[in-house]
Amino acid sequence: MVDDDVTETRDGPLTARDRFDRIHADIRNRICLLEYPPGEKLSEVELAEEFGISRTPLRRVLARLEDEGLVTSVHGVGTMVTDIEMEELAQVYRLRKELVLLQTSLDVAPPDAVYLARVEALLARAEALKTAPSAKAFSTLDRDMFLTLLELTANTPLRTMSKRLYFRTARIWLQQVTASKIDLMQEIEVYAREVRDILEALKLGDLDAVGHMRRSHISLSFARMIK
Amino acid sequence: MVDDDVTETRDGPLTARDRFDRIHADIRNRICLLEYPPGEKLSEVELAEEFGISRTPLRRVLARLEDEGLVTSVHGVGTMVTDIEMEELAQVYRLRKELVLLQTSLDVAPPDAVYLARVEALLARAEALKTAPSAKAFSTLDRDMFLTLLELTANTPLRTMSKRLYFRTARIWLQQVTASKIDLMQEIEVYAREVRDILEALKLGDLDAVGHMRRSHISLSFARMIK
DNA sequence: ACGTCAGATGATGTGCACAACAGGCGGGTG
DNA sequence: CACCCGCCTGTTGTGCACATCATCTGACGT
Repeated sequence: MVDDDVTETRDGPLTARDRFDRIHADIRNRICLLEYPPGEKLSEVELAEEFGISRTPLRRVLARLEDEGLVTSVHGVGTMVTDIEMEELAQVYRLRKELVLLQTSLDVAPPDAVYLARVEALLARAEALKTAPSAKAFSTLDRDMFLTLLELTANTPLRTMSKRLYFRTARIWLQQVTASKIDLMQEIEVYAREVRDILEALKLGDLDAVGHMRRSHISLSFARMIK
Repeated sequence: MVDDDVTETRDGPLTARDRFDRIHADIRNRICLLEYPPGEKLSEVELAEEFGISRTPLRRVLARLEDEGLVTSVHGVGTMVTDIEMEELAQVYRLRKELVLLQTSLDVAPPDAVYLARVEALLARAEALKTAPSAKAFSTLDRDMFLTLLELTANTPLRTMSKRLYFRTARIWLQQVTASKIDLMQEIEVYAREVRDILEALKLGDLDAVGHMRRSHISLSFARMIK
């Protein structure tokens, strides 16, 4: 599991910002893993009780999720998990196709042995999925893979924006799988092959190849999804 | 003046979201125009009084500004306008250089006569600056030019991210000018020439040329800034 | 039977008082 | 004189009560 952008447990007591980031990532993961499917109504009081805080700080989390396009709040109605229009989904994918090239060409930090070992571990998880297929485990793996590859660039703004775009549409693929519109086993096969190819290119230091492989994978993945 | 992302005055009464966007854009402009220079302490109570609201909704605005990297809030200390590290500034510019190419190649909407007339008006403002140089007016013109050219792409996520990046660093250039590290007249001359070239390319329908001209302008502008 | 409207209900948005925290000031002490 | 500790002040963070809004319900009138 990749630590994401949540600050790890530090020595001192948890500050307000730590709680905020933790709860934000938590709810975001629930949305991306479809525990809160599109249209689900999120109750501020219930979530506040669950996290042991008041509505005030929780509303700040929901406000950020709204900025990120994951929920929408309507006065007097409620806070609902957003659905994604077909056109916007296509726009996000077209943009992500371009950004992955930048992730391996802009301010790149060459991978070291430790990094390669981490990617090998991810490959092992991909291989393991073949014998024990699980849509959620696949989704989690894809997220970790994405965050790991994002470390290749040292460009902070590029990292931030790529993350936002990724989490904006990550749940759609999972939704299509659960609706049986995508063959899970086939996707896992393709994915494992892609991870293997990426690892190979990383070992050779050919980051440009990594970018173009990811680009084509995103393109094909999108094509299979809307099929 | 370009309307920006603030919803215009609609028929009904102002909703909460309208107030929020209005105040957000207002404070953001003050920061970008250096009315609140880096390091300035923003008082929540004072701002709340000025806008005639309570601290609660104002804090939501400040939270968003903090997400966008324009301010930082520290518990018990205050909310200060951020300064920009040299390294981060360079990262933003490197990324923006790539994004401007996408703005004229991804989901582009060909400009019509009305659009061309608006760019002509912008060119007129640039020419007018030659006889009445003003750093703030120049800064405002650059913002309007940026937002106008951003309309060339219909890709909403690309628009959103480009905006965030632009407003993240827009004040730095103005800061360098007021510190007399940049020659204002020379910048205005260069800028007017660039707008003229862009307008020419737009009339010819050569959007690719527009992108590359903007890219080189950003590159040169950054080089002059850090000189 | 059907349309209408007042009231109930539950949600988000707002205002306000207090808690938590950091920094500055000043007196006490070795 | 230097250092330390406690108080004071100003700021952000939190909890809570209320305002505002949209939706549903059901009684009423036609």
